[in-house]
Amino acid sequence: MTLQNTEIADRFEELADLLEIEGANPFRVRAYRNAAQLVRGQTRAMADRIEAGEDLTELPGIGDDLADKIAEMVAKGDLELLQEVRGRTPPALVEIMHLKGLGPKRVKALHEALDVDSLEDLRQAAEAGRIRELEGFGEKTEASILRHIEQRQGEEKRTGLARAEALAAPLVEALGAVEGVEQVEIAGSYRRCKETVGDIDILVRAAADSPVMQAFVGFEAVAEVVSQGDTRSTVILRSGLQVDLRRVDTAAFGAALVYFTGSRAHNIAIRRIANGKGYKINEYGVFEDDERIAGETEAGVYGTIDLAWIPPELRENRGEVDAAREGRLPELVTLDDIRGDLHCHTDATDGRHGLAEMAEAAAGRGYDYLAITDHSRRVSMANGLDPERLARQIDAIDALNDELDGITLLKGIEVDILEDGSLDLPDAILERLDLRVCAVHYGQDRSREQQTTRILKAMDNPLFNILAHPTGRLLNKRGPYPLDLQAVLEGAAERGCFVELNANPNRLDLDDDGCMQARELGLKVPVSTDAHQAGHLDFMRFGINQARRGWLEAADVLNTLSLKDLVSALAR
DNA sequence: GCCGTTTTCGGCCCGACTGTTTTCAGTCG
Repeated sequence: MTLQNTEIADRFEELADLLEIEGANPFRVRAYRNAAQLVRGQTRAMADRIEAGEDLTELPGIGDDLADKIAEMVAKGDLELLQEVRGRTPPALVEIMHLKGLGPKRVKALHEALDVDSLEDLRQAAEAGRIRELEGFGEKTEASILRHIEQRQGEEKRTGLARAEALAAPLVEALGAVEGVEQVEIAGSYRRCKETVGDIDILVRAAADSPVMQAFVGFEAVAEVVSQGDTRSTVILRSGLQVDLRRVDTAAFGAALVYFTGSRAHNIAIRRIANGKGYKINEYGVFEDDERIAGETEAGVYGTIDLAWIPPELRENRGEVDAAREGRLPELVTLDDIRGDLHCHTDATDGRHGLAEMAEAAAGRGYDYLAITDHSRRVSMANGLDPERLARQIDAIDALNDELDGITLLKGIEVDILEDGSLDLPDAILERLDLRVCAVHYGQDRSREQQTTRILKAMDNPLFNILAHPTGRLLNKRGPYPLDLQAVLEGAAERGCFVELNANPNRLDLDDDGCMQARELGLKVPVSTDAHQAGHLDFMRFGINQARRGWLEAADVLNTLSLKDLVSALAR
């Protein structure tokens, strides 16, 4: 049993968390965290690299020890050190440490002084008022712990699309290779490209005598078989993700794909139309009386009720059915429409690669331009740029542009919007840039009014071009800060500035609703990766997924413009 | 635990904020 990259990364992360609670050398902890991040970001499986005889220590941050540990996980599917650490430090403490306001030191104190080994222990200790008695804790901390436990329990556990993709890909590949399988498609919210998915629904087109079900439940990443039948099985992967597999005949494949892609609201809407025409739609086809009149393809199913085929990203019953009937479905933006990226970092701040490497990576993706937007000084932890360092970077970009062919680096900054709505760097240096991406990183706990006012005030500065990750949310980690997004979008439209769709799969901020709001205002949306290393430029596709869910066409996306048109669009 | 060559040890991003204190530890980003 070998582990996938995601699973290797998960184990390194858990190890880092547990060691941190134990008070291990913080740099050792960081080494494990770095390794987790690195492995998670690799497109090729560690197992493949090892099989090919590659030297893993050539990866940055991987030395002999970590290479051995990766090899151990690939070979044995397990990591002895992690088992050892779990034996002496309860794994549930990791969950506790992820509560806001609790870090390794406090978790250790809670564990040692109050025997807290689980969230439930913690809740009881807080309710009994025992936490406030501890040194370094007080009433406010105790109340905040209780509040965060409750918030957490209300949350539905969903998996980010990027992670779901990484977990599903090997399964899809394996199923495709099974005898008798003609086609494999992932349906459900995954196919609709929702930012997170609850589970994964896979459809295979195969004859009844295909051994696909046995292959599915026997897949190496399966931890538990929940149910197994001839046409449907459900398993839980080791990662905790639930996967349903359905086997469908060719004649019903399109109907099943529509049915299992959903959304539920979309399906109800199209079934209602079918009823009006005297038809019945189910997962086996479109039926007139008992005769199947469509079912093999999706287009055929939609066609029977006089609808154009609807892209899965739109199937949310948000107007797509009417649009399909009236022939005014949007021509959704695609990755090929993108001409450049307007937000990325370099090793001058918290990125991994230098200007030249980023330029090369962008050129390799066929882009015409890439904006370099490192952090400003306020973000000290990322080694943000002060005016002097930014001036040096400006000169370096000018020099590099003279050498580059086919790609232009734009001089930019991700400048912090300070608490009072001013920008973190003086206008004199900001004026020398091609564009300014402006962001809130600190002071996210302001009221809705304060936060909205702060951002609108920042936009009053004519040097303000693009608001980065507008709500600050981190999927599954942190909700959006309170903000009147409609007012911010209107403010941007009035002033000639823009609001970003951050394509990082943990952000995807704007969300799909925000994109729709922007589109109604005629406000072009920049889709930007916020890349912190060259490979992150590939996050673009997650941003495009989200933009498509928000009904955006190429003309609605700022970075589909040519360099010349982009420059005029940015001018205020 | 990784890295580098003024290396085989000693450094590795650090300032703001919160809640706890009454000068600061812990957490966050």
